[in-house]
Amino acid sequence: MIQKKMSVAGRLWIEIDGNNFLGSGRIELLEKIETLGSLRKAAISMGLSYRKAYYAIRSVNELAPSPLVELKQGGKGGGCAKLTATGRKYMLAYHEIAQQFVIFLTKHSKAL
Amino acid sequence: MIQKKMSVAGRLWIEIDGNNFLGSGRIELLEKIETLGSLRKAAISMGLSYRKAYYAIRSVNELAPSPLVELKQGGKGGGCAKLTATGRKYMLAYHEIAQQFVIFLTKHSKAL
DNA sequence: AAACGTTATTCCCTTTGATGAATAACGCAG
DNA sequence: CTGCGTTATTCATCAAAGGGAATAACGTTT
Repeated sequence: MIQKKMSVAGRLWIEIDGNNFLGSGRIELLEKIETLGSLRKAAISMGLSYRKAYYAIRSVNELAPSPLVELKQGGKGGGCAKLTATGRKYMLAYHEIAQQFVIFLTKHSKAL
Repeated sequence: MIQKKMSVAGRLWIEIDGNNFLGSGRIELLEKIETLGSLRKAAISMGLSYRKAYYAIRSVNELAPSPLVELKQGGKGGGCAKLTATGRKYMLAYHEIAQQFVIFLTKHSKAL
């Protein structure tokens, strides 16, 4: 095979005041939190260390005008993590853009 | 200022067989090479170490079906670096896509 | 043959990021 | 009031990336 496979690739994220706010990894984390109801379980399910996941969520919550994830410690089950309405809103917004981005990349890959 | 400035940002590159081939940094390096005619000067002008620049060009040349940069050692001036026709071709192709990407990002930033 | 400035390559050190372990804090259930 | 599983935080360690320095190789020019 002489002809090599060439394609256009990229990464996409949302910034707030120039700081990284939401990329694909953090979005996936939000999804897992919604499904599992626990930050620890969400992290493990992604092969992520709890600490990294925790700092990610902390950063997200601090950057945003209002928190995307509500964390509770203690209580039934030891604690829990839940998406807020804001969190679901940004998740949808990101998905929308990401979908357009895939189309963009595919289109320009074919034109190479 | 309560309202924070939110925007969509991203990075774009061309892959060959899944390997990083050309991103914005390498493209800038190609431009400097065309302008300066020297890999060392190009690297320095970007605040890049010569070694990193050299490995980048080496990787680019090895991945591509034919070299993008022609390096010559010895001779008048000690040596030189020149873009090939293939190099100019890919530089233009990348610029085209990058320009569309800027439009894409701007459009979706406004929609946030 | 000597000089010159670049390409080509190796070595070591620093720095940065990531990781795992360990532990405290918390609040409901029983 | 004890147990439980989670959130919250600190610490030491390890791997990977990056940079500077040093040096060889090269071929034209003088």
